Amino acid sequence: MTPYDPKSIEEKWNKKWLDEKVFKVANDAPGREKYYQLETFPYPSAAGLHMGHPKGYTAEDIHARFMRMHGKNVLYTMGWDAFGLPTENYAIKVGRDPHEVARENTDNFRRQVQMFGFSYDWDREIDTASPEYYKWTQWLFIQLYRRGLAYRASAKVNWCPKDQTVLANEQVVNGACERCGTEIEEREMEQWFLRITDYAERLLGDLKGLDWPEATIKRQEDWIGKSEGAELRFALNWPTPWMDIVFATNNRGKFERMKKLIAATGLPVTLKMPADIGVKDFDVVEDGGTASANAQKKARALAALTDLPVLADDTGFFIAGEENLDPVTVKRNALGGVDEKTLTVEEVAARMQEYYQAIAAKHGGKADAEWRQTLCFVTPEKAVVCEDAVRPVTLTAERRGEFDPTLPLRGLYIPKPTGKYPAEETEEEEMRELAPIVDAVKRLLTPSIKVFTTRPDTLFGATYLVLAPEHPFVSACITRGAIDNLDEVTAYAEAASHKTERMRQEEAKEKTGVELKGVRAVNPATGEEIPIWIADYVLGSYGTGAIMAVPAHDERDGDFAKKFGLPVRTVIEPLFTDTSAEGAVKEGVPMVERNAIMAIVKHWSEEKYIGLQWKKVDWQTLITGGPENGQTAEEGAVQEILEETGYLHPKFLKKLGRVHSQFFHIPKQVNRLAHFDVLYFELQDDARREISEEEQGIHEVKWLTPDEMDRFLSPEAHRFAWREFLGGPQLYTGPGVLTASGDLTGMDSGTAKRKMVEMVGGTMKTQYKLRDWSVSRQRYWGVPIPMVHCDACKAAGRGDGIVPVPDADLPVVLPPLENYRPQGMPPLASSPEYINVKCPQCGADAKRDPETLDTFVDSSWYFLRYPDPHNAAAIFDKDKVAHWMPVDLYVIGAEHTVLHLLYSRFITKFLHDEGSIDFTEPFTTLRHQGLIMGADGAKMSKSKGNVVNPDEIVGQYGADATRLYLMFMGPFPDSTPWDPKGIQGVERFLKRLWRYAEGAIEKKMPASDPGAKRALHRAIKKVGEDIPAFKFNTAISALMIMLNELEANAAAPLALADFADLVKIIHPFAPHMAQELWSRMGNGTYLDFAPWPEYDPALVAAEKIRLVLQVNSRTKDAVEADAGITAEDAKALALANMKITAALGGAAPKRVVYVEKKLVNIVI
RNA sequence: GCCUGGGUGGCGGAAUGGCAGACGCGAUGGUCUCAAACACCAUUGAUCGCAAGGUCAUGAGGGUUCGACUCCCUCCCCAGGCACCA
Repeated sequence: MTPYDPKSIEEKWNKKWLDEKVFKVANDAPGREKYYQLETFPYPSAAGLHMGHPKGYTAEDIHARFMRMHGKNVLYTMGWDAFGLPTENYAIKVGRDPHEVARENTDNFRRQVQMFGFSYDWDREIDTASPEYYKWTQWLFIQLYRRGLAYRASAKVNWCPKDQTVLANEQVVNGACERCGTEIEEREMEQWFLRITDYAERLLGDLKGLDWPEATIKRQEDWIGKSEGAELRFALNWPTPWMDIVFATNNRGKFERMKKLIAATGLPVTLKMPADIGVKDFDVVEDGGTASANAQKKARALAALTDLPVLADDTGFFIAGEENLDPVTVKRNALGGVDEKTLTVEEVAARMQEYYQAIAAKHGGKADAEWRQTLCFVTPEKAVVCEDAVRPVTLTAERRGEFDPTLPLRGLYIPKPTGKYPAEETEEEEMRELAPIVDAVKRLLTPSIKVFTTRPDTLFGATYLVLAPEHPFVSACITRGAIDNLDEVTAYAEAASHKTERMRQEEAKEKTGVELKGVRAVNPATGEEIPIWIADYVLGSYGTGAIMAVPAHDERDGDFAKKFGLPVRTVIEPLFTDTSAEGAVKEGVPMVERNAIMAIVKHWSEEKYIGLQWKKVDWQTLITGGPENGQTAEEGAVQEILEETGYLHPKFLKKLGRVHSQFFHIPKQVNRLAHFDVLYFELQDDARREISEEEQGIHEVKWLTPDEMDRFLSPEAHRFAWREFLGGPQLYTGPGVLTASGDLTGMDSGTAKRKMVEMVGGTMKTQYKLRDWSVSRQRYWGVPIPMVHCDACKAAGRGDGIVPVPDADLPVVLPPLENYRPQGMPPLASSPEYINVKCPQCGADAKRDPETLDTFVDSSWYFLRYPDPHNAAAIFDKDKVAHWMPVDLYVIGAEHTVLHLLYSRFITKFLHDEGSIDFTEPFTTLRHQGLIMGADGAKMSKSKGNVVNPDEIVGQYGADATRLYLMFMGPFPDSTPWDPKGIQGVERFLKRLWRYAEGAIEKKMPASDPGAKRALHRAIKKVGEDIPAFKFNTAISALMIMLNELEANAAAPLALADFADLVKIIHPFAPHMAQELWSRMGNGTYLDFAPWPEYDPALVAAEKIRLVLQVNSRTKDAVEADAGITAEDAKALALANMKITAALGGAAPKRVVYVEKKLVNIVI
């Protein structure tokens, strides 16, 4: 046989595998179970393959080949995530078309990947930058748009000044661009967003049950960042209410009624009609819109013409099965174009009746309706202060009767709650009708601040409010100049607006803020007036942008209060729960509540205090005990001091706070919930009486300095009490028992949360940190956004003028562009041929959206394409995807714990909801690969010069050796440095294996030596267990151990039949060599479809064992023994052993421990 | 600050309650060779000892156990993540 020549062997088999399409996988393979392995498709950079790529790929290839040998039909593929910034930037640098550059990069990657011999089905190769693929990315985007999950919004976005594009939150790392490291800026821009937040709860909930690394699940949970809490309203004490409000109606009658009503409330407000402020025409009500939307439009239109706040109202109703109709539309429809003024009231009523009957008839005479009144306010700042106060009024059965087509309608309006035409209503009825509007006016005049809190139970301790500097109320204050320290507030808000979130975070150590002087809020629980501050430690983008500050029970609020001298009010007495092994609360044991005392006792002359060291349990405490019935806490404490220490003259000085503690009371065997009063005493003198023997046995009295005491006390409750005694009120953020909280005092904080919210009329609310996904990119090399902006449609009121490109016109092909460099505007915008298009909806001149999609959109669905990669008619065939999905195994770098995985899960859930797929999670099992560091232990980078080039390594050692070393370096999920010498170890192994194979194939032994066969079978077992567990390093070690043992008897190699098994278990790791040997053994088949060998349990379990003999756990000897040896015999064997008897030195064994098949330990 | 992982020879690492350091790299000595490379053999945690044998060793300290790298407590250090999210 020839010497081992990896180059020729590898080239030969790589070619055969490709040419013969050995790994082409059929969608349907009778008798073979499907197994879908997803490979992280690479971003083909100009730098070529990084060693990290083949590390993950080798692991999956080993696994894929292993699964095939276990009879699975394995879908295992490769593709290219070819769109993206680096390629574009590189193309700019070298002055070429990104299309060309990308193709070359992809070709180079393909060549490099193929030299490793990965067993992909190359017929399923995909490329996200090919129109065949991105047609469906565009299609997907349009589906999201149609479901309202893709929308345009103006938002503060992360702008990378170097790349001239927007980045998703997830792509900003430490305030810098993930790709190029440039510090990002914040810009206000109109962007496309995907509404991933709609899926927050499901994205969180479905994480349970996935076979994913814990840490990754945790990171996704943190990213979604759910917190459950409440929204509470703090009314403002506002000394300068608005005096004038414009009522957005031209109906004089309606106006007069409203004016009367408002006057009746006594509020200091004057209602004006638009005409009063010189506005004649503002009515923008259109056909078809909902009453709510129309009311808002009207109000906004009017607000644009005035500085006064605007009150809008409208009424409307809904008829089951019909579009939402506003009264204007209904009346217009009913009158059929006839001018109302030419008709009598009766005639109008008759037409309405007729129209109504028609609707009822259409629904089988059962038209059901719901009446709504809608209102909104628009302030001078154009912000909607009180929006869309829709009051649905479900009609009563009696009222429904009025819809009986046989009954005449009594008014022009479709029935209102009173069922009367306004003119017929009594004042009282009308009052009731307009009550929601009057309420809202009141609210406008006494504005309030809404806060989000997870601790509503601490409301009594809220001593001030803090608003984010960008809170709308702050700008309202500034605009109206309604506060006393206008300049100061303006300066602070101004300064904050120029800081990025990044800068704010860097300054996080020191809290800053300014009080809004002249305004105060009312704590809804205490009724107390509290100050309002603005500070940038409160984020405008989370919750309501405002918080109630509870400095006693929140660290940040505590810091802030300390710095600005704000009041701190303790409202939670801490409850500590013992979590130690013995002390933890036990399930199924009753909880006994008890009042107790804790006494701090000072020495009569020194600065020392009494601590108790318990003797039977590992406790160090203060003096504690339970007062007996009828005793006051003070009396009880005096008694405990006497009993436990013998001191006769403690002088009570003061009562400190209370602490609570729950734990398992070991002596009493019950769960104890103890409520401690903490009392402080000083001893008058050293007079002391002998303490009982019983007490002496329980604990010992220790005199400790304050420092010693702090270290001494073990239970948290005691330590807390001590620290509070020494340092005053301590910040406590945990659960506890309410104090100084009115009626809720004494309640546990958990229960109090709900009660408090109920009490002050707040609402329970869940918040998420997750934000919508910004997907617009102002760059060239990406998927064009398949949308058209049509001014004609917009002017005609057909939505916002955004029209999706019809499916038939997809893909919108990315045009070659002479100059595709970013110039502050998206490159595509500079191409008239591309940008100018006829509107697909109305045919007018329109413009294409000039932006491209974030490449994470491309990769968020690629795993759905492999099952049906060439489908030109649909994104995929449902049956094929149903067959292959979900992915059974996905190996991915640990850096992809949030972005790609979260987006893919979102898209999967969306397609599930669309009915395209029937699963909700794409990746069942996920494994992470560790990084390959440079030889210097640092991350590989060109600048450090520690990059290892796969071409060179494979060229020098061969693909098999490279694969083997990549897997042998260390545990697969760990990051390990590349050791240039290390690969020589596995190279030697392969050469030795080759030589051994030579002997085995040439000698053709009739039977294998039992020892050799045992070595083989041990390896079969270990490798078979380690591959599915991703423990490739130990699997390879097992193969080496096997070879070491086989070589000891190289003269008598394994018989061919056994050697074949050896070749099979080597095959997943070094497929080229294994296949070559297999072929040289005379096989014409491919090893991939040979069944994995089974190990013989009898062979693996040796008949002889090594029994370790110990004296006092020190090994003295190790002897061979029968595997089936009994405990008795083993012990006897040990006691008879010479080395043991010598070590015993005549001492009598106290105890002999036998561990089955392992050891005998003699204790003396 | 908080949350995850980790900390074992000169190096990568193995062992998840039972002989610590498997396997590999490196190193030292040897065989082969004119020589080198390759290959092969032997040794290789530290320490005391001629040896037999002993002692110390898995970040530090303590605990549980006949027995701890492994379980528990306290602390230190490293890596990664999160970071005013109310």
